Amino acid sequence: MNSPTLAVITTPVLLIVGPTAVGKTSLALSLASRFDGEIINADSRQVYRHMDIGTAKPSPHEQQQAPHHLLDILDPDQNFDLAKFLSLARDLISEIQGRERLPIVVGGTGQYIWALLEGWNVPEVPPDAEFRAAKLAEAEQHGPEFIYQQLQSADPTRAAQLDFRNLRRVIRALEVHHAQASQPQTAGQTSEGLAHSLIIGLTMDRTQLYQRIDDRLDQMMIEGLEEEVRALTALGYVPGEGPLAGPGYRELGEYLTGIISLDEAVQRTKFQTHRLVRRQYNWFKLVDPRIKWLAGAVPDGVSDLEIEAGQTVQNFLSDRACYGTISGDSSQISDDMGTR
RNA sequence: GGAGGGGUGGGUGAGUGGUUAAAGCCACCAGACUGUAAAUCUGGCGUCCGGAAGGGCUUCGCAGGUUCGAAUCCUGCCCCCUCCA
Repeated sequence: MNSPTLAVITTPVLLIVGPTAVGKTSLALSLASRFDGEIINADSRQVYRHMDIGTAKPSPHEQQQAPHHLLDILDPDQNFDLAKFLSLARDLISEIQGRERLPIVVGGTGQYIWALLEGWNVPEVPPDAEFRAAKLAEAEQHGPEFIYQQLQSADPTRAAQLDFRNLRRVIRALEVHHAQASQPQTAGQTSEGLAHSLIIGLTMDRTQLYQRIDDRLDQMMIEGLEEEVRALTALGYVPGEGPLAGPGYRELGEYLTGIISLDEAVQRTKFQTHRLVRRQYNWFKLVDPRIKWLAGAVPDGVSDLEIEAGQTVQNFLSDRACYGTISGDSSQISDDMGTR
């Protein structure tokens, strides 16, 4: 199936993280072409078709510069979540490594990134729409405390981790408990994470970033964001629901139904995107030693990047990639190799 | 020139004698997060001291006044808006 001398013992994965609009896409493209990489999207909204402008999805032209994955895989009324991301991304990483190419995970969805990296073991309880609707109705009747109390008696450990007002989380915890009453939901990290990875974080002065966001939205409007939302509506998707609850889609939807003016919609979208940035920095902390932060705009077409004093991406990759030099236990990886 | 309306914290906007450092919303800052995560939720947000409880100081156009007490009442001044000339 595979020759032992070609077995990949350790292969690196590159991750590019950071807030929206810092320039992750263009850095990813440079690195992909420099290091023979394939890009895996880790953005919860770019997975959707018909949502191109508003999600700042890489353009067709950009997508031609390197293989891209997890883009345009679903329609906006289909559900995408952490579990799906993990299973797809994990498979893709293996495949790409199998081709002896470099997987480059790029995205601003912190939960996805860390789950992948740390090997989170999410409870295998799929969403249950009926259950959720029922609990939501209960909460409306009796208030959030009522639901929270149910969780307190069902799974006190989990309850202690949640704010009683965060209905969505409380209901999910109950849902999990409901489905697997025998074993309470507990955080686990038993799956394999990414052992040999380099996380590059892109950051920028906050004020400057907000300015970039505002400018980029103005540009999106010129490029036809309003039309994009209209088209989505025409296809039967509802702004404000599902992935269309994100910045731009929700606000423009309110504009199209006459609730707010266009100017208002644009301004609100800018502000909402600023908020998004703040939340993203909660996942990607500047003090996190795992992330190699690069400040400011990274020039296009870099041939190599200095990650920290004396270390470059090139060094990192050659240090970690040990093709066929060690003959240890590589059974798991060999399986993946077989798929190529 | 005349008749009205109005000036409140970064913005908007409540508040018409004490329980008001002044609601709510926005902006901004910080945080939580293990199957919706660009979502959901929480805290902070005049200023100084304090770990905190709490305390001090300065705020509601400006200047005076009434009152035990004023963003709130009175007087004058400045500015803005609408309408009539």
